[in-house]
Amino acid sequence: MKISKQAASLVRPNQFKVLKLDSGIDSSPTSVGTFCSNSGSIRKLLFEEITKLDDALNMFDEMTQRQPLPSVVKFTRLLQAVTKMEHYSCSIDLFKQMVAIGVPVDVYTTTIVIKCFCQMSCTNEAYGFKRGVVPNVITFSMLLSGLILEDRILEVERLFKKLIREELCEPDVVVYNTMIKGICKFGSNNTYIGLLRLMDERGCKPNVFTYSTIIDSLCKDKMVDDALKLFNEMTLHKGILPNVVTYSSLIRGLCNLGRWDEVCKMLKEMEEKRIYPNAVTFSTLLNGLVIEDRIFEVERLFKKLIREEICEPNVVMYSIMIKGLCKFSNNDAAIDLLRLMDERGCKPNVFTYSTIIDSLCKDSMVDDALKLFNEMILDKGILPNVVNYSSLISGLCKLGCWDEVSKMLGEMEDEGISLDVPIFNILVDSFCKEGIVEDAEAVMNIMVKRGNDPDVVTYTSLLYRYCKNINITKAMHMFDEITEKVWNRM
DNA sequence: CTAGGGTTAG
Repeated sequence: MKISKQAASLVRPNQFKVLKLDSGIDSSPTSVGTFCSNSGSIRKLLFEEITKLDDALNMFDEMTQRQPLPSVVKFTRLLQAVTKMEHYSCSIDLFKQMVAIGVPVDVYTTTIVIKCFCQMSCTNEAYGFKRGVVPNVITFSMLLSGLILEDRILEVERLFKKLIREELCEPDVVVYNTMIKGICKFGSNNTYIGLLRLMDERGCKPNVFTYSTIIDSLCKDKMVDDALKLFNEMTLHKGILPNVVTYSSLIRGLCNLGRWDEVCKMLKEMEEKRIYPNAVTFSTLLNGLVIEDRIFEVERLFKKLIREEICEPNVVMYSIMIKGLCKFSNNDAAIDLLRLMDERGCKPNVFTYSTIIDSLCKDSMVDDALKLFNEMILDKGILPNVVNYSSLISGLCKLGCWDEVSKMLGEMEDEGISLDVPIFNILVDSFCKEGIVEDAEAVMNIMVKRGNDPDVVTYTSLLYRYCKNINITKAMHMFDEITEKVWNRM
């Protein structure tokens, strides 16, 4: 199947001009907010739920006109509301207006704005935003989690050490928990022990969040037995009561390993302790069943949740159900469910769409995938990310639509979506399969240059190709390179 | 009385 030019043109940024509306924004729930016609960037295309955000903005306007001005507390509440709606750049804007009209912003207000910058992966800008207020432990915890979000682990460590060394603030349990989360994200799985010790030395008691964070991380790395050990330490020795989060993490770890007997044991334990499973617990269970291809049980549980009104499915649950349907190549049913969730008032998100888009691409239905991709961006106002593009590019590569692939890559650049290791790997692998080894090697060189270290997937694609080409010299050379790398890590 | 900590996709 050759992708039609028409479908490809649908994703070109200049197509968005079609959507430019008259300046009057109507009352429909999704309207185009701002639109910058000369840049043509998706990021400028802010679709938003006008109703709620508009309410907040109107209230803000009204507040700014009052004489005397309302207290900073009232403004802060509003700022927090907008932030909770995840309109981060909007919050920043409001903050700037507050400063301009002379609202005496304080550490509370500033911390919210710093959070906004951090959430937008602009931690650097957050840094310079202290504006004369003295940052406190909460401000620093926000900065730390911002750095963690951006994978800047070295700076996380540096800042944390600085806090203690220069006595900028005494880390509290939340800061330690944040640090543990960061260390678990990058370090080997035992590095958390050092932080637990430090907490102990400095007289900060770990709480249920501390243990849940570690347990969660261990479960993610399939080290469920270690997690269970820690669970015992927490409950039996430290006397910390587990909560639904702790149990959900353990259940997830056990589900992923197919240890269903123990899952049932956990559920029974929860019942005894009157800790009620919530939406996260149920989505964990559904996901576990989907992983094991137990599609009928998935359906049964899902229907039971709705019928007995145990839990109204949320976007994560629907997304998991859709994943289940896609796994069985039932793309049509998946799309039906996508429509149904929307009707039931549950908005699909980028995960939901990317599941179906990926499945369509894997089934070589890239045209349909592109249609959905456009629906996601244009109708739903959801910003695409690197995962969406990787599915589409992978599908296009498989079909040999190289022009469309480069078009997509250009589009990503326009949108400021940077390539990551998995998408580089798709390109390397595709070039290898196509027999254009030079291009594959060129991509790998770019990876190295950009600091996206080639991984086992990258090397496997190339090694396989070298062997197939009977290019033993190159294969051996690469093998040496890998060996050296492994030694350096140890 | 206003700021910080768990689930889903390549």
